[in-house]
Formats: sequence, structure tokens, C-alpha cells
Amino acid sequence: MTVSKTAEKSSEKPADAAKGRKDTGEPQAEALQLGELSEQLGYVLKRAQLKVFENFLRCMASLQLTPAQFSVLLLVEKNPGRNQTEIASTLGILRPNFVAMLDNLESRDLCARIRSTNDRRSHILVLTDKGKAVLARAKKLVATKHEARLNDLLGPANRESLIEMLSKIANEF
Amino acid sequence: MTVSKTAEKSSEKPADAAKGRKDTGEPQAEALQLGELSEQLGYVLKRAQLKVFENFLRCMASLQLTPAQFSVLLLVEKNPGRNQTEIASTLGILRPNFVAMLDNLESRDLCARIRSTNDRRSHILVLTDKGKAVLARAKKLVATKHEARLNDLLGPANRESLIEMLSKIANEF
DNA sequence: GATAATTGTTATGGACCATACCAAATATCG
DNA sequence: CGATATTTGGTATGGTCCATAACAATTATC
Repeated sequence: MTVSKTAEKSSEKPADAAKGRKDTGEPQAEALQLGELSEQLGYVLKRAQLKVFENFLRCMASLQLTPAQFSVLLLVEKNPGRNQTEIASTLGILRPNFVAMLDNLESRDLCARIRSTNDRRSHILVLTDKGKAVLARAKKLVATKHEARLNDLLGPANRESLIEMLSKIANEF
Repeated sequence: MTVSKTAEKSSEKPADAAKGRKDTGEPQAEALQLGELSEQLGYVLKRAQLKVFENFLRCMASLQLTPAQFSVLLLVEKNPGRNQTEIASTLGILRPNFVAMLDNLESRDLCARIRSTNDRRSHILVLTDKGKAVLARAKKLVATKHEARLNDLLGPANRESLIEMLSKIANEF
């Protein structure tokens, strides 16, 4: 049981040992200067992404869904009857790596592979009833506990603006 | 040398086989619906981060610097005389994983470990002359080829706004 | 009907991340 | 002072994610 304990301690937040501590009077070494790093797109982007994923996992702890798994369920629900290759490639997942992922979801009875009658090579993907139910609960958790945090932090207008800019980067950079 | 070839082919861009292709008239299956996925913060954030890192690596191909290595050089330059633990923890890198990274940079004569005279346990980190020169060139490449792209894509005002919002998320989410 | 292409899969290796543990050096405290 | 605890850099190790090669079954192509 070392893993679960590890997840809570998390990896010591960067610049935390240096920045955000109350001065207790000890002769602590001065904090490091981030310098130009705090203006680097990649740096701040990666940092933000880690924080968001971390928060996502906490919010979904009761359902045991990772961001990747959630995205698969969302996509399968929106596009029922597609095969593994289509779902995987749309998410940027390579087919070999998608196999274990589906094995997991299927073993938990969240989705199912069905041999296509048209093309007996391919597996059609469908959400099970349990999968639909879990996804519905997941959506609510994400909306109320996760995405809501963004509104609290940035406000609705900025939130929309942020998503839009990130989409633009993801598609046109 | 399979790695470098791999980096160029990249992993097939998501939603590319479905979205951005000219209609050639073939009876292609219709594109998948992204649905709520395109509004998910984590999804679009991760996607954007991958694109940005990918572009960063291309821009730095001549210098062979990864984003992580670049951040180390930047931080050491800004904070000379700090030891491994301080630099690593500020960047969110665990000490054990920082060792190989420094071995690499040191073997390329970009930075050096110096035994501290005060505390003979710790290694003070310094950029070598070559390290300073390489970093200077790296900064120019990043500014002109990488970060400039963001201005072209979003405009200066939005760029600033984006960085600010991402910083806020990284620090307060 | 022979050959090529596609689908799901296995095996495998690399990159990155996290933990446990160790020796040397230092700090702490009786 | 000396025993004990802490810190630092390091090794070993395992997990997860990502990418490639190769394969059998099936389908498409010519």
C-alpha cells in the first residue's frame, strides 16, 4: 500500500520549498529566482497541465477514472458504433497502447467490444449501461468539482477565452 | 537511431485522420464528433502542451535541448552557486531523477558540479562558458522561432493574458 | 486468385516519474 | 565530546506512458 500514500504526499510542489512559506525566523537560504522561466510558454503550460490533471484525479477518486479514460468514455458515448482504430486515433492514442486501456474499461464493465458484422476484423465500441451511468456521474463531478474551479479562479469570460486560446494552440501551433 | 526518426514522423495528430483532410470524393467514414471533449480543460490543455513541446523540440533541434534541459540551464544561470537539491526541487524534479539529467548536461560541458567548500556534501551548479554560449543561442531561438509563434497566433495582448492565466492555474489550482 | 492493406494484438524498448535505500558529510543534542 | 538524526548526492528499481516492429485474421485490390 505504498502507492496510495504516495499519491497524497504528491511530489513536492515546485518552488514551494522556496516561495510560499511563512518566515519562521530561521536562517533559511533565500528563495530561487524563477527569472525568465515564468514567462516561458512551455514551462507554465506544463505546470498548469500537471495541476489540472492532479485535481481531476482527486475529483474522480470515487469513480477511479483517469483523464484519458474519461475522454474515451466521452468519445464512445458521443460516437457509438465506431471501432478501436477510429476512437484511438481521434484521441491521439496509438492502437497498440489502446488495447490495455480497453481491457481495463471492459474488465470494469464500462464499455464493450463487439465484433462488427460488416468487417469481422474490427471491434465496435459501445458503452455498457454501467458505463453510461458512471459517465453521467463523472460528468457531474467534473462539472461541479473540477471545471467549476476554473470559473472561481478566472471568471466565466476568462475561462471561455482560455479554452479558446488553448484550442487554437492545440490545432494551429 | 530510431529515436530521431520517430520524433519527425511524430504520432499521428489526433482528429487529423478525421477532421482536416480535403474531401477527395472517396466514401470515407464521417468524422468523429469531439463533443464535450473540446470544452474539457484538461483535454485541451494537454493537447496544447504536447503541441508546444513538439514545436519547442523542433526549434531547438540544432542545439539538442529539451524543454526540461532548457529550464535547468535557465535556472542555473539565474541562480548560480545553488546545489542540486535546490535547483531540482524548484523545477519539481526529484533528486534521483536529476542525477542522470545533470550527467548529460555535464558530459556535454554545458554545466558543472563543484563540491561546495562550506558543505562538502553538496554540489554547487554552474554554467560553463560553453553552457552560457549555448543558452544564449537557445534563448534567441526560443524567442524568435518559438514564442514569436504565439504572438502571431494570439497577438501580444492575448499572449500575455494566456501566460498569466496559466500561471494562476499552476499556482492556485 | 495472388498480392496488398487493414484491424486488433503481442512483444519490446525508451522516456519519465516515484520510491526505497545507501554512504558520506553535517547538524543536533544529551 | 560523542551518539544520533538529518541532509546530500547517488544507485537500484518499478510503474506508467509512448512508440515501433511484427503477426494472424480478415478484407480490399488488381
